[in-house]
Amino acid sequence: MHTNFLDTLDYQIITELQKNARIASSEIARLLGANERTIRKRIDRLVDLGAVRLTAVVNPAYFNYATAADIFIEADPQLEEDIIARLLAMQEISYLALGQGTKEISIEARFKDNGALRDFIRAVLPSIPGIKVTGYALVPRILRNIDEWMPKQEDFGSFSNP
Amino acid sequence: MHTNFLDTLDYQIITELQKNARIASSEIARLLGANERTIRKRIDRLVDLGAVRLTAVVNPAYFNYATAADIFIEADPQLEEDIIARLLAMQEISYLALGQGTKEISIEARFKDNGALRDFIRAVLPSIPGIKVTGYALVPRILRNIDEWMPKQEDFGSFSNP
DNA sequence: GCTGAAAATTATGCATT
DNA sequence: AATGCATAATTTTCAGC
Repeated sequence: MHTNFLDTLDYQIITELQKNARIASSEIARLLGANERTIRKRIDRLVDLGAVRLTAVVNPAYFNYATAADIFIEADPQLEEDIIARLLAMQEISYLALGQGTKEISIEARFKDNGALRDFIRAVLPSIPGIKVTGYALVPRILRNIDEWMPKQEDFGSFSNP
Repeated sequence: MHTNFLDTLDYQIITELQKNARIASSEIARLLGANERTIRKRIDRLVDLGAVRLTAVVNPAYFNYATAADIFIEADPQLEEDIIARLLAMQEISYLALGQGTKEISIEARFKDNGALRDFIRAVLPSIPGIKVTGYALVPRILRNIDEWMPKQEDFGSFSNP
């Protein structure tokens, strides 16, 4: 649990960086009416604290990955480590999360066409020992992505704005 | 379908930007043995083409969002638009994807504690007319995130490296 | 599409409040 | 923790290859 000493300014900075991570600190300063040095120090702090990561998010559609599947898996606890390692080695898998007991695994995988996707669910996954696919959904249209997520404003300590 | 004219250099640039989106173009140039101007033009092109987005990804754990749930929903087709709008308005929802017929909806939602999570699944979601939760998994540990995904090397046209 | 050189802008280190 | 200032580095502009 962190003592949260971030404030509205940090929130606004993150909002700008979310739009464009390479925006000049001085431009953020201009936009927010703050000092350039302050902005730069805040950005460094946000990154050092691990509050945000400044990164490049690849657009799968541009590379002709036209479809995706969200899949629930049940893993044999005895083979669990091996299963996770094998899944993490797969380039198709864009997201992998473990459930409470780690028996449940939730993944997202990306494919160029429905053929590849179906093959993955019907052949590739079942070929891994100890795996059971308990449910899945083909999700060709993603409306909100994880990298767009923001905490609530109130998660940033104090506020000058109403 | 794009004619893919990106090459290894673009792949390497994306790899660097993924580690740090604010790295100086001249430093990438140094690392990759290329010209600074070339790097900057490539970055601009990658962004203009929509191949990558340079952004700030917030770390939910830092803001005390300790747990998440991946949820499958079935939506009444007649109320579909309203349902999607209501879901997209929720700050908790970090990911929302539609299935083939859009009847299936797949979401991820984030919470500060399991109580809030359970309340969301047991009370908040069911209170929306036309929604049925068909499956869910609590996923406190995310091992790979969508923003870390990369296409295969061969998705970048030509290659100078073996 | 890549690179060079000068001008403009931005980032950094140090010091002050 | 925020800012001013001097210096270093980077980005931009305009050009030629």
